[in-house]
Amino acid sequence: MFKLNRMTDYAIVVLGVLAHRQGEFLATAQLAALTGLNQPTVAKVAKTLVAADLVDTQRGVHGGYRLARSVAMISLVQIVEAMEGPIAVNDCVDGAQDPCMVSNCCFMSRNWNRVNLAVRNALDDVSLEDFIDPAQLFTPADSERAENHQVKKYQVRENQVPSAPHSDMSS
Amino acid sequence: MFKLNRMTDYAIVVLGVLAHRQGEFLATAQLAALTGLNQPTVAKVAKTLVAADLVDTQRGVHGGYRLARSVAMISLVQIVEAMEGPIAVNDCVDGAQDPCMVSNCCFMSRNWNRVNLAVRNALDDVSLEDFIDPAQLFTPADSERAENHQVKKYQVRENQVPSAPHSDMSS
DNA sequence: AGAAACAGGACTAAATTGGTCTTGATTTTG
DNA sequence: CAAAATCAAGACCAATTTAGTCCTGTTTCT
Repeated sequence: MFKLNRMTDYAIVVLGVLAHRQGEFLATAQLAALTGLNQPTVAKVAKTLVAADLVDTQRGVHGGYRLARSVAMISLVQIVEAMEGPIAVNDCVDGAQDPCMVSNCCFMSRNWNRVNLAVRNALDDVSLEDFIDPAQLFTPADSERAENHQVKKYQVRENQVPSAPHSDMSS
Repeated sequence: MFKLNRMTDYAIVVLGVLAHRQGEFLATAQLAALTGLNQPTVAKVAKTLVAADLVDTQRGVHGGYRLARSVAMISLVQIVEAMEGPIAVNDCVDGAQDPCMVSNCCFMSRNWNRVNLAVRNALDDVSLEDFIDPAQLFTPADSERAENHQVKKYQVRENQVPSAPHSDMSS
């Protein structure tokens, strides 16, 4: 255990696709097709990423989402904190959402902060760049081909919802 | 987020008390009194700690639990893995309980393993010794006094169960 | 034999997370 | 300007996970 949420995985997948089309605005429907995720789920993830300033958004007919900055400038800790809130291994740590108020917590909190910082640094050490497969970086000219052949490439895990419209994505 | 389970907190509290009485077997009822936790909860935690060889147990009338080794030899990662299973930030990591089988996961898994190892090392860097307040280390002679005055010292958080028999522990 | 304690696991309730949907705002296009 | 496409915000329900309790059996001591 000590596992990241599924939504965080989704976020990385979505950001990965956006990275491959850097500069373009991709609509949630496109992102859904490219990732194999359901559109409402993509929408939810994308909104969260906007709130954290990791992606830019544009409304209207040709709207969608694109990375707010280069892949090297987006670290894993930013993605995780965008999706799950501040890293806090427990409530005794500085920045915890519902801070611990118990007497001897302050004594322990030095250690918890130490642990927390180390965990945070570990996540900060990895960037989105590390997570995208260089073999899949397309030039804009490749975009159409990519749309036909790279579909579902970044599928993370099966969506067990029986009514899911894409049940053939297990490759 | 990215938080440890409550049970893990409890485990640290229980181990902390055991550390203060190193060598003695303490029954779950005693541990419950000393920690402010409910006895059944202590029992559950203790059983898990036994399974992980962090504590020794003895049945029968004067039975109970005691640390299996010195506080310096018990690291936080051992406690966490005892309570929550192997550290695995996601299913792409070696040792994950339900390993990821998706195509490009293997590409990403190098990075996930790197992150995972760093997190694990962070937890390995802290020992139980770091978590016990030296000011509260009692000699056996102090035990009785401790029992009277140090009750609930290690309470981690309020037990929101309305029927909980100890609702006055918020100091 | 009886009392005190742990062992193992089933079970329920609470909390969290995941996923969908609805209503409204914004932008482009005809 | 009207219509279509898209995102925004948040409510909502279902699924999963976690927490906490309890029961039945075994071990150990007196």
